[in-house]
Amino acid sequence: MSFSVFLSNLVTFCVLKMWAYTDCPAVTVEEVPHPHLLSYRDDHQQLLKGQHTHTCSILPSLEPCESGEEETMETLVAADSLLTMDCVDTLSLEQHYSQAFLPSLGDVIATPVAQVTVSAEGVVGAVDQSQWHSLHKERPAAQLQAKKRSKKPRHQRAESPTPDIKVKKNKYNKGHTLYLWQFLMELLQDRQVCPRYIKWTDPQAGIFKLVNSKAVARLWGKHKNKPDMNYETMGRALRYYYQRGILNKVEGQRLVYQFTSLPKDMIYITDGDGVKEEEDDDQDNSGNEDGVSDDSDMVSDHSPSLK
DNA sequence: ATGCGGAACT
DNA sequence: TAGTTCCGCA
Repeated sequence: MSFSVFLSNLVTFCVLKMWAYTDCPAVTVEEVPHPHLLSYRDDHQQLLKGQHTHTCSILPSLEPCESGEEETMETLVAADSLLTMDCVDTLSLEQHYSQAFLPSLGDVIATPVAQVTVSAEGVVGAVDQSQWHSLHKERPAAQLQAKKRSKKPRHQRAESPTPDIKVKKNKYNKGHTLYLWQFLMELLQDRQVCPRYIKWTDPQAGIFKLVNSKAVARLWGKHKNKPDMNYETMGRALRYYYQRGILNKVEGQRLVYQFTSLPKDMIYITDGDGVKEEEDDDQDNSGNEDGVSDDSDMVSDHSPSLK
C-alpha cells in the first residue's frame, strides 16, 4: 500500500498544482476543504498526463438488482460505505472540485478565496476557467438575478487568484462535507452508483439523471447525516442551484438535471468498461459530437437544451 | 411522482 | 452559507 499511497500523493500534488484556481459554477465561494470525505481508494492510479483513473474496489460488488426500481438496502449500504469512506487515499475528490472548494490536502492550497466578480456575461473576474468546462455561454435569467445580488462583497476579500498561494489554513479541515453538487459529481464518477442510481444522459452537456432518486437522496442523507433525507428535500436544494447557476433543470425529463459547468478532469463513466476522460476542450464549438460515446448504455437523449 | 419557489430554520 | 424542512400549488 505504501507505494500506492506514494503514488497517490504524487498524483494529488500534481493535480493540485494544476488546480490552482478555478471557479466553480459561477459563483463564488470560499471554501473549506476537507480531506476526505468520500474517499475513494484509488488502487492504481495512474498518472497519465495528469489524469488518474481510479478503480474502486472497496465495495463488494453490488448485485445487479434487476428487481427494477427499488434498490435493496444492501446495495445502498454498500454504495454508501464507499461514500463514508473506507479508504485511505484521499484524493480524488478533492482534485475535482477543489479549488475553491477543497483544497486541503495537507495544506497545499488553501485558500479561500476567490471571489469572483461576476458580470452579466457570466463568470468573470479572476476566474480561471481553464479547469472548468462551462457548458453554455449564456446564463439563464435566474442567474442574472443571482448575480446582482452578489455584487456586493461584504468583506472585502483579498483577491487571490494566485494559484498557488499556500496559505496555511486549517490544515486539518475535517468534517467538511461536500456540497451537494460535488457529491453528485462524485457519484457520477463512481462505478458503484453511477449507472445504477445516477448516470449521465449526455456527459458533454453535463446532463445527468437521477435514475433512482430515492437511493441518491438516501446516500446524500447519509453523507449529511440526515436520516430523513428524501428526494423532495434534496430536490429543494437542487432547485436552489438554479438560481446560483450551478444546475439547470432539463425540462420535460423527469429526474434529469444539468450541470452548468464541469471540471475538466471529470471522469466520465459512460458505461461498462470505459471510464473516459474528457480532456478536450472545445472552445465553443457548440456542436458536440465527438465520437465519444462508446457506451453500450443508452445515452440516448441529447437534449440540446441549454436553457 | 415530480417539480416549483416562498418562508422559516439550522 | 448551504442547505433542510415544510408547504401550497401545478
